[in-house]
Amino acid sequence: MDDRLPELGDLEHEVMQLVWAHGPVTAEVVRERLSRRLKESTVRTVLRRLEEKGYANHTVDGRTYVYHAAEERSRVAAKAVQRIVDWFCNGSMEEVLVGMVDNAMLDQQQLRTLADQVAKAKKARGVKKE
Amino acid sequence: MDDRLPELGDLEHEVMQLVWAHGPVTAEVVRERLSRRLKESTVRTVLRRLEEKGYANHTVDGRTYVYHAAEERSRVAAKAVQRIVDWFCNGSMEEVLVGMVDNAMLDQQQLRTLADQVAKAKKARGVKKE
DNA sequence: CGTATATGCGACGATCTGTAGCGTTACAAG
DNA sequence: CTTGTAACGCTACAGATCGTCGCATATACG
Repeated sequence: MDDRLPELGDLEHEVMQLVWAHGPVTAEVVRERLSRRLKESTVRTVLRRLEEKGYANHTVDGRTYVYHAAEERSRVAAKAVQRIVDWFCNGSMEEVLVGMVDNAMLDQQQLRTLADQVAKAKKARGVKKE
Repeated sequence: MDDRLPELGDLEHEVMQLVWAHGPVTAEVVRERLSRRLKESTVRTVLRRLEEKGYANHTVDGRTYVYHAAEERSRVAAKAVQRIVDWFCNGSMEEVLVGMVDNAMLDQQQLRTLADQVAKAKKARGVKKE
């Protein structure tokens, strides 16, 4: 439950965004949607590495590989944030949030609103889970 | 005001932690406090790179370089988090926080408490700043 | 069974990082 | 002024990543 996902390069990141955005996808689909025009083999290599790194899974449909995100985007982001917090602030999420407010990335009003939304979201999903 | 700080390697990170923890420091001091026993030149190289990357500054005292953190730890952490949020969730801090709650890294109670502490912290420092 | 197509594997160059040797410079003592 | 020494920066080098492919291979399908 504590698997540290390796970091992603720019291209890897762009590909993952596509996987998250457009449900399960094939290498071909990813290739078409990419900003840069790359060779098929390049896209497949990236997809494979993404799978090795634990960001994606694949199922086989006929002779075609269909890639799925292994974890929700928000979950991955949360883990990344957790990592930052541990690394820099010894796990003190508070210190980080203070830094954000300090940096004008966030204000208390916003924070409070977030707390409410989160509470609501949790309740909404708490029904069918846990 | 929007300078993206490059990422840090493990050693670089450990050194920065020392710089943040023990005020301005010299290469020698850093060397002594490091977990691993490294050569002076190694430490100096790391310090120099840290400066190139914008994490530290140095002043000269006699013939000795004294390194200072260029930015507060919490500020750097905040920027790192911001980066994550932009990268993965298109800037939606909310989505990330939801992910954290989902991942049991944080609960609404904690979030609310944080909002209060942050508000208090801001007020406290708002007096002498801005 | 042969052709087309989707895959994996191996590779190459560029960059980043950890780690250090070495030449250089400035200052104090002889 | 010459020289030993401390503190520096520069250059290097090996290992790990990442972006990018070319190419050998496997496998439906006609």
